[in-house]
Amino acid sequence: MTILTSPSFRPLYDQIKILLTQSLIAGEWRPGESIPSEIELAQRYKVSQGTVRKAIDALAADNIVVRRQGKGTFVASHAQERSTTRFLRIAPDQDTHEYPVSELVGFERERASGPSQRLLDLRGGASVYVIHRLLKFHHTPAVLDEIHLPSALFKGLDEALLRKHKGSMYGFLESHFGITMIRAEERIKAVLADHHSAQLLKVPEGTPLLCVDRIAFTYGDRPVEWRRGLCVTNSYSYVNEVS
Amino acid sequence: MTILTSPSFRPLYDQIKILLTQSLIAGEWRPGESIPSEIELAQRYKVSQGTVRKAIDALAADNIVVRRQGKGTFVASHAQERSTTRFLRIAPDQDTHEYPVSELVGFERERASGPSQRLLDLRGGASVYVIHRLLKFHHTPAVLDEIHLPSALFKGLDEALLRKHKGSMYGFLESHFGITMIRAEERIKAVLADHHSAQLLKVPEGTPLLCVDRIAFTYGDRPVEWRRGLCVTNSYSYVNEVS
DNA sequence: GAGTGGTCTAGACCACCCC
DNA sequence: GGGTGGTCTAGACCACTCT
Repeated sequence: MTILTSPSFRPLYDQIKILLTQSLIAGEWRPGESIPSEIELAQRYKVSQGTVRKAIDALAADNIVVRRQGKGTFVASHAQERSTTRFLRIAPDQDTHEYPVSELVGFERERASGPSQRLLDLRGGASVYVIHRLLKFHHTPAVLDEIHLPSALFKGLDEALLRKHKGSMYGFLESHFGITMIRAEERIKAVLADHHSAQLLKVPEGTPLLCVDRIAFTYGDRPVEWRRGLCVTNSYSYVNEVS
Repeated sequence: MTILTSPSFRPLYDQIKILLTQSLIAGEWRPGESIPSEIELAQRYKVSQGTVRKAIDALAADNIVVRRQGKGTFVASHAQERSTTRFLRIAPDQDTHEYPVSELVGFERERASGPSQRLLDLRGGASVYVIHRLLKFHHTPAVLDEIHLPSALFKGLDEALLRKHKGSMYGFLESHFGITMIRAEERIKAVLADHHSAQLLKVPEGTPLLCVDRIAFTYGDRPVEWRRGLCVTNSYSYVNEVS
């Protein structure tokens, strides 16, 4: 393995990070499985262990991979990961060690409209699945979700399958369709509850709600989900750390 | 420098990170200044350059310090840092390369009330300065801020001083009072504009607004500011990246 | 004990900045 | 040319996990 020379210098560990990412995209190692040891990878790519280490460190910083001392390095998984809360930034104000439970309230297949077509990078005429979902903390509605998924990527998704599944949506999408969410971009606005959402969320019409728009990405920064969540915030908040 | 032995093992680079942080708290190097080179620090602490490097990497990841190849490592500063936007997550929906401008609309000194006392970790009877401020993009109001600062830490702060200053609040606090904000925790809710805020933000009463509560921390995770911002979100959004 | 990731070292060399 | 951070290497040893 030789290093590119300047201009446009690219460090070795960065090139190896890219190679590892390509292997992940190709499905060489599935979520939850371990990747080869640092020593093996060093031999494979003909670099030192330290260089492989730095590449893996970068993947671990991106939450694409998880290191466990004494055991190995594992492909991050939504399935076994107990952290259902990894992408969920809504939390109860009083910490009631309560797990959120979600309930299916609607499922359709439709042609991608303006925003979903644009945000999911779809060509005209493409179809998307739309999932409507109610998230509850301790039987109290908190978030009304509208989840848009390109049907080309999630072939065979249907209502029965969704109802059967317990646990997090991303865990479900990962295990059934082999698509893992890596990161997401969110834009938040304040809106008023309309008649329909007020009824489902069990709040008066006109209640102020958070409107959280999310685009979620897989390996290689491919957008694969667009989601809009309406959140009641009398006893929940969107929490964030900024630095 | 010897390493602690297990149990409760603490790596050398971590201990050095703590020592460096203590020097920052003590003011050995001020914001904007460079810290000693890696080689110098390695000699001072009697460790290898690689170990110092790892400690500095950790500080850089926390945005406490900024590395500049060929020049040195510098204490992060709000003053010269052009990124006024580092802690501001509100952005216009259409990218109008427009810089936000803030306008002072009120200044008082009062006894710390329930939330400010609790959130700022103050003892009963402590006093706080309260700054009311209007943030505008292109002359249009976007955010109404209410900033609470413990007066013990910001002695001599007054209205004239505030009016005189141009630029970011944190830059001002850093240069005048030697207090640098490192990170912040935010909790966001949706609320309705009351009469007073509606007037200042030039929106109808009852308009849905984001209510962003922020606690900001200096070195050593000391809370030193509590802020509540009310944000109009018809053409702005709170943007966030989650992973 | 064997295998994994984690720490620490010492040294060579490269890219970048400024004089 | 000299100083700074950045990359890469090779090797020793430590902490953790499983068998």
